[in-house]
Amino acid sequence: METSPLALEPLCCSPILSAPLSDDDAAALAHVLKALADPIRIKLVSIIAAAGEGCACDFPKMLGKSQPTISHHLRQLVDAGILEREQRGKWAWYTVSDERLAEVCSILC
Amino acid sequence: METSPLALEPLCCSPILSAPLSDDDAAALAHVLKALADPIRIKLVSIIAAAGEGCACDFPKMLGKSQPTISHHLRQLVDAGILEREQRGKWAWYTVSDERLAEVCSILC
DNA sequence: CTGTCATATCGACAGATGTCAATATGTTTT
DNA sequence: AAAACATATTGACATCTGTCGATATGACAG
Repeated sequence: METSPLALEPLCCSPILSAPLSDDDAAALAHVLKALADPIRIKLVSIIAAAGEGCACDFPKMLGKSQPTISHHLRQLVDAGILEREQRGKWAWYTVSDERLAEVCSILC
Repeated sequence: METSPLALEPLCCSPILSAPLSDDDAAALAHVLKALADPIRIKLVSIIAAAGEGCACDFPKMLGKSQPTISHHLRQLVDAGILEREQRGKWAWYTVSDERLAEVCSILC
């Protein structure tokens, strides 16, 4: 599945609480939430957010998972627009998209 | 799995953005997010939230899913603390836990 | 350009998940 | 108590998902 659009402009307060979501919005929101809904991925996000950024090279050791597994999780988070990837030399660095998280919040609350 | 504890007192602003989550918090948060991370379940939540409450009897027709499937999804949402269930005669009525949604938001943003 | 290192992709597998038909449970009505 | 109806549970199945070893890709150093 490709990056979900969820083209929601800055919203204040709860589409979810005020009107039923369309099929498309429901699918898009489910896609983003699914990317977050895993212990390893949530920890990745919180580690990267807390540090401001994070290098892929550190995560396998930090989380006790293999390099391919970490790469797989990072990809899902990037695909969902939650992380952004930047290549620096041979290392991959990741940052959290605060906008994306805020977008999710704006839909839920 | 049973109802996740996520014993987070009213928080303002982003445990996730300020410090790595513990394993337990990550698991608890993943559990709640996983319950939300499905198109059918997101639609259930938004339908119930928009109307204030909702009767299980209406959902199979509204969502084009069988009664057991709807019942299965409702159970997951209740287990995650996102919906609350009330028996009225032979009908089951559901409401959204605004506190639970706010709790999720408070962790993400 | 060859070797080395970091990351991504592939292939395979076990376990989880969404779905429905069939059945059970529970509530109300007759 | 029996019938009728709403909901939950069970069992079965196909699909999706997390995981890792093996391998491919890409970037730098020599």
